[in-house]
Amino acid sequence: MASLIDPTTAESGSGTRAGNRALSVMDRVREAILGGAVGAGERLNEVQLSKTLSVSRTPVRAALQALAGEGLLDYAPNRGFTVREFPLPAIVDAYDIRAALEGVAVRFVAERGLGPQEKEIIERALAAGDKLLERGSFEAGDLTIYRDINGDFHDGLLAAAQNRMLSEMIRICHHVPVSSSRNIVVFEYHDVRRRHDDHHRIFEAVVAREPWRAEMLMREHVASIKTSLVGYLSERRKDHPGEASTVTLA
Amino acid sequence: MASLIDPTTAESGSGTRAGNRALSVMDRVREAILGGAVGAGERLNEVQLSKTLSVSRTPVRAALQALAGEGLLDYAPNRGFTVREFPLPAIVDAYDIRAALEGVAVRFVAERGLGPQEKEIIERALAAGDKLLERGSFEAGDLTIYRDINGDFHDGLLAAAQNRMLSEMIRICHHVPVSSSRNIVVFEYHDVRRRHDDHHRIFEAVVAREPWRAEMLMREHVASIKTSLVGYLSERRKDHPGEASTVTLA
DNA sequence: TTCGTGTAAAGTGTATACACATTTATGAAT
DNA sequence: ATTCATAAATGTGTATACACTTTACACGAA
Repeated sequence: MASLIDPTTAESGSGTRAGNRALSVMDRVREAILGGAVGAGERLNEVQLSKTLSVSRTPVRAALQALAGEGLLDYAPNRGFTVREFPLPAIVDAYDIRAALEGVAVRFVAERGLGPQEKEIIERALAAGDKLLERGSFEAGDLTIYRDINGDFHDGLLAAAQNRMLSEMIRICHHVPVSSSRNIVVFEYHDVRRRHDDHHRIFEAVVAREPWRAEMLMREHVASIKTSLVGYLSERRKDHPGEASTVTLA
Repeated sequence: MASLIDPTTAESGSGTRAGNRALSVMDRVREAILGGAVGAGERLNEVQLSKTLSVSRTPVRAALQALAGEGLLDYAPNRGFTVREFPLPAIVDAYDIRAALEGVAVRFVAERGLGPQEKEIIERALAAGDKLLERGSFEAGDLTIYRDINGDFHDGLLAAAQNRMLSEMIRICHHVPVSSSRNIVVFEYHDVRRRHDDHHRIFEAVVAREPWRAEMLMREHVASIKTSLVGYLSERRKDHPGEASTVTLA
């Protein structure tokens, strides 16, 4: 792991989160893990980390414990923290779990109804997607833009569910290290079009107060990512047999 | 909160978990929270806790942070830890969430198949239930026995799913403070009979490798607890309007 | 009385020293 | 050479001191 993050970025006096070095350490270490800088199974040395980040062991330990709570690290007494391993099957399963959870979330929203400003946020995301897609094809960077729109839609719905447990569990699903390095989906325009259409239908079902239809649509919507993923992976494996599986996200 | 736990039980030298006071502190505090000894929203004072438990603040902080990771505590920078509030709607929702998660778990098992000794554990739980129920009625304590059998069945299936994320999320659902104090279900013999019958069907679906049927049955099985719960609560509210809602578990 | 300000008290955040466990290295006996 | 015991070194666990933030309280002005 060596440098984790170059200490020059440390800006000694002012951590990113004021008044709490532990939290900023947490962000940096998480970043390092999700970015693949530390590698699964690797052990995190407290003194080394504290030297690298120019803080004492205390906030480092706090950060590591918090990250263990997020499920990113494992802890063993008298042996410290290690980066949790996420074998490919577990990563794939995480999509099924997220599908189930987001399904429950939209069901809740459809059951309880959507507040006016919650509704507006989601409608804005839908409109933004409509606008982006109306051109009929994608240019460079459009996919990244849609990624944000997609996030807004899902986050908006999740916020509307007003359930902390659900939010946190789904957040954990999102934090699964999607393979070793950072990578953007390879979705065609067609795929995004379909996914955006899903969004519209889900929203309609919610507004129409059809809880189970909304849940079913959302489940299928999220689970389909898994399908694309395994398809992409098995294809890629044929082409480049030995290559480490670099993976998509959505 | 006053005493949390009487310090006489502290047995200074040997914590319950050897070599790690933080873990034993964690257990005690969790126990205190789940047992209702500390009350929702209440703030946990680190120095007071450390004095009560005869340890320094360091392991106390570690324990609190870990419990925050479990979702039992809230943390605010420079303001410490408070017992998380679980309003009744959140408790009820937790059953829906657990239903969805356990549904996914059995689907996984049904998809992947059940190992021989996993199968035996579950069959043993089923047989134990059969034996307990064959008498045709319940005596005192039988319900508690069935509670364990029920736990074995669900735990066995969950273990067979071999998915850590699922296990931890379901564990969190179980750790929701079921109202303020500890309490046992008021299930009739008839209800337990039905629930045990559900178990048999779920097991059959798993063995027959029918993933979606298994999932559906499990979802309904767990969600029905919620239904009983709200029914029980609304009835009890009629009888004893002012009373604090003491709640069931399963 | 009410509001605002300043100061004291209480409580959390961090650094550091040391105790203890684990791991690795060393060396002697087989 | 291999194996086991033992000791050094590496690393985590805990206690404690102090810095900083928040909170509570008292005092004075409007």
